[in-house]
Amino acid sequence: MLPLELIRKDPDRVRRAAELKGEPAPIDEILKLDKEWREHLHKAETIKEEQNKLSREFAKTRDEALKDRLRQMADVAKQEMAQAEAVKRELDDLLLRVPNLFHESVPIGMTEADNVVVREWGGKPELGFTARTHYDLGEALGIMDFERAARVSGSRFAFLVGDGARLERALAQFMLDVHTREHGYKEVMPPALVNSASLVGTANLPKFGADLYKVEGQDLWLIPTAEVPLTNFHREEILDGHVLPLKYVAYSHCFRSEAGAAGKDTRGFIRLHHFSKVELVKVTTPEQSMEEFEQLLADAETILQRLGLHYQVMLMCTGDMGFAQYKKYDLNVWCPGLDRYLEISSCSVFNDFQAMRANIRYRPAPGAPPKFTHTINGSGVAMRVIDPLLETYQRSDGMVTVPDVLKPYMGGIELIGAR
RNA sequence: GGGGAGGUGGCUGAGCGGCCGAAAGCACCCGCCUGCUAAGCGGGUAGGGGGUGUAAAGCUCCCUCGAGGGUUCGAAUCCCUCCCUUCCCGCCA
Repeated sequence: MLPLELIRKDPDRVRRAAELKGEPAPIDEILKLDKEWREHLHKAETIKEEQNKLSREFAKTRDEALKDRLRQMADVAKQEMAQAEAVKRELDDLLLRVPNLFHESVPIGMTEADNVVVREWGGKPELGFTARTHYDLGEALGIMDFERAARVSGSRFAFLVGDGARLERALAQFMLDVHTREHGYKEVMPPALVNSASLVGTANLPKFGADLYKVEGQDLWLIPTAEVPLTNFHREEILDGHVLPLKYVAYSHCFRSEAGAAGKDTRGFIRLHHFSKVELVKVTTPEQSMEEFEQLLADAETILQRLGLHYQVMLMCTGDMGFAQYKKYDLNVWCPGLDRYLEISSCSVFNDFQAMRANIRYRPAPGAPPKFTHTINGSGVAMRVIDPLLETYQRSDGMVTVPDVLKPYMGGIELIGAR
């Protein structure tokens, strides 16, 4: 969330940023409630001060008349405080609904048409035959099963079977190895269920609860991404400045209701209710965050490069970047069969927006007052990289070559579909 | 799930209803002393919020001893509910 102080001082800046993001921001209401809150608080505190003084006096004098007066003061103070708290609760809830500002390098725009391709790697592969989609290939090879998944679970679910399942395991292993051994991330196996405070911390709540699966009757939710448990790993902590930046990587399953996506991407291994990915999260100082963000993006790109997949780096415009992000890149990988780019990773920097919500702080130097950290995350990468992978490495006979970097993880298999 | 013990500052750990935002130790910071290192001496260091201040500093007040309620003029301390940790038993991959 944004500091209340900033909204007080420069409401127009916040309002403008929200508008450019296409997000409503209840600024006027916040300013009004802020004033009300402080009035009640001030009144309560003034009475409290007097009451505390007189109460100390009473301890000495035991004057019964004073006791009556004190009782009345306590009542009034309690009332004022209760009102202040009620207003503050309303205020806090509104504050959680104000979108983040954005970095000056973010292009202004409302739709994805205003996003900017900042670079490309590789080129579209020349297959020399008509490319098939990953779901055609996957079903024909018996490594993807959507029909049975629909029966067992419903639409937007998939089975990976045989070498398909093996491929997912190989990819996870490969990515984790690269990030832990070469990029310095610490591997984490996080819980897949988290409480609502954690979801507020990463800004999934209170606004986006409809996108999440909730456990009935309990304060537990299925994670939509490992970003949630990883970022909240240090919630309510004050870290030593010298441990920053902290870098975590987790392979996890992710669950999304896809409430707003009716009819979109219903075919294939694309927009599932349950999928998995490798997630990168960094906790940094404000000074480090933009550089660490670019590095995290590069770390994700490494994976795609080693897999030999053509991709572009897309800088998201204000209207397409989301509520909480300060700056965001998507990595879009070319899928010859689908004949389009598919988002395989999304990397974002949040400034202190999440850290304020999750109350993640650090002490810049011994004895110095704590400051909010910055947080960064990105997929490194999503397991649906399987789609461009199958489509890129397919052969005219319908079999799929295993990319070199995955061979050590595939138990000697070089060709999916052979025999 | 049943029973016991416990949650206090960056950490360890004391705490009588008012003299407690809190002893002591560790750690850290500043200074002094000592020809290195170590030791010694003195001082300092919780978080959040309001007001004042152009701002930093400062001053001042309020709140916070797991969370939320209650009793009381006054609660870390007494009562209730919840959460978490830990031990024993049960169940379990």
